[in-house]
Amino acid sequence: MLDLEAAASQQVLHYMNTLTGFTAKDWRAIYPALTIVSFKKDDLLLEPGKVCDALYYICKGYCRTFYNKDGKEINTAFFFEDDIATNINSFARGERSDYAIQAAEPLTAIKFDKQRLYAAAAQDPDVETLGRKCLQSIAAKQEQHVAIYKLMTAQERYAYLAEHYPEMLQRVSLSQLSSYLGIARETLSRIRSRK
Amino acid sequence: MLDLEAAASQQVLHYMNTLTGFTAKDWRAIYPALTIVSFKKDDLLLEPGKVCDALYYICKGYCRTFYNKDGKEINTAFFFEDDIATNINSFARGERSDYAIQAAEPLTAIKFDKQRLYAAAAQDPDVETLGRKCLQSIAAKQEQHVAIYKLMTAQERYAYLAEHYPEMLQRVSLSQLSSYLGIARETLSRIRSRK
DNA sequence: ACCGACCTGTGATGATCGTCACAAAATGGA
DNA sequence: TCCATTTTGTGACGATCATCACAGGTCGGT
Repeated sequence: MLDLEAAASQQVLHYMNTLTGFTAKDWRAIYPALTIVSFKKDDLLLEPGKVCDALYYICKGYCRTFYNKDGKEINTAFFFEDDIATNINSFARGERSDYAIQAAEPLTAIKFDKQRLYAAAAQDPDVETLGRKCLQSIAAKQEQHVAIYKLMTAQERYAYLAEHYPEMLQRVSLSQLSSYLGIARETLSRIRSRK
Repeated sequence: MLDLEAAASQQVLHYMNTLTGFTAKDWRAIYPALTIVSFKKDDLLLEPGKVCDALYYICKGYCRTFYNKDGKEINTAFFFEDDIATNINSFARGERSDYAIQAAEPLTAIKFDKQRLYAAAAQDPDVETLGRKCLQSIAAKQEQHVAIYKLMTAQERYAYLAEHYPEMLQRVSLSQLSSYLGIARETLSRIRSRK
C-alpha cells in the first residue's frame, strides 16, 4: 500500500513539474491538500446536483463526464492517466454541477481538496501558478474541442480522434463515444464500417 | 483623449475588482502592462498564423473569432464589452493561432501585453491570481458552450441564445450567427421565422 | 434619390443523420 | 461451458439540414 502511494506521489509530482518548476518547498505546501482515492467502475467522483470541491489527477484508469438529457446520457469528456478531472464551473463558483463524473474503469486518482489547495496557494505563489497552468491546459483542451466540433462533420471528427487520440478509440466503447461525437450510436457504427 | 483613457482605466479596474480584490499596489504592478488600443471595423486583433502576445479587455464595441474552413468563415466566439478576447492556446504555449480575432464594430480595448503581464505576475501574486480567475471564467464559458452544443438542437441553441444572450442576437448579424450556431445561414433564417 | 454592395427570405432538391426494430456478436459471471 | 446482459451491426423510413438559385430588402455613400 505504501508502494502504491509512493508511485502515485511520484506520478503527480512529475505532472506538476511539467506544468511549472516545482521545488521541495512547493511540495511541502501542496502535500496536505492531496489524498489518494480509489473508485470502482461506475462509482461517481461527482454527483450531479452537488458542488465540486476537488480536482482529481488521474493515476490509473479513466473516467467520463456526462449530462442526463431526457433520460439519455450524453458524454462530454473523457479523462485518462495524467489528466485533471473536475467541474471548473462548480469548483470555481461553488455552483451545483449539472453533470456527473463517473469512473469508467477501476480508478486510482489523487484528490486535490479545494479548501486545502486554496490555503496552500495563499501561502505559496507557485501553487497559484500551478493552478493557473492547470486551468490553462483545461481551457486550451476545451477550445480545441469546440473547434473540431464546429469545423468538422461527424466522419471527420471520428477521423480526428483516430489520428490524435487513438487510445481513446481503444478504451472507450462505441456507445459511449457516439454521444461524445454528437451522433447516434448507429451512425457511428456505420461511419466506422465504411472504409 | 485623457478622458477616454481615464474612463477606460476605470472600466478595466472595476472589471479586475470583480475578479479579485485589487489594491493600489496591484494596480501599480499591472499598470505598465496595459495600453489603450483602437481598431476600425474589420481590423484584426490577431492574424491567423501569428502568435498571440496579448489579452484584450473589450471597453467598447465587439469582436469575433473565426476559422477559415475551405474559404468559408466559421465564427467560434463573440466578445463584447467587459469580455477578455484572446487565443489561450497561442498565448499560453506560444503556438501560432489557427484563427483570427477581428473587430466587428469600431473597437476600444485595453491590451494586456504578455511579457509585461508575466513580469507583473512574478512581482505581485495578486496579478497571478487575477490571471487564474480570468482563465477560470474563460474555461467556464467554454465548458458551457460545448454543453449547449452537444445537448441541444439548432432550434434549441437559438432559443438558448435568445434567453441568455439577447444582446448577441441584437448586435450580431444572422449570417455571422449561423456559423456560430453550427448551421447554414438559410436554416437560421427559417428557424427564426417559424413561430 | 439613386446606386451598388451586402444581408435576408424562400423554394426545390438531395444528403445526412436520427429513430425504431431486431439480429448478431461479445462479454462476464456462476 | 452456458446463460444473461451488454454491446454492436444493419435495414427501413422519416426528419432535419445543406446546398443551390434567386428574389426582395436594407444600408451607406455620392
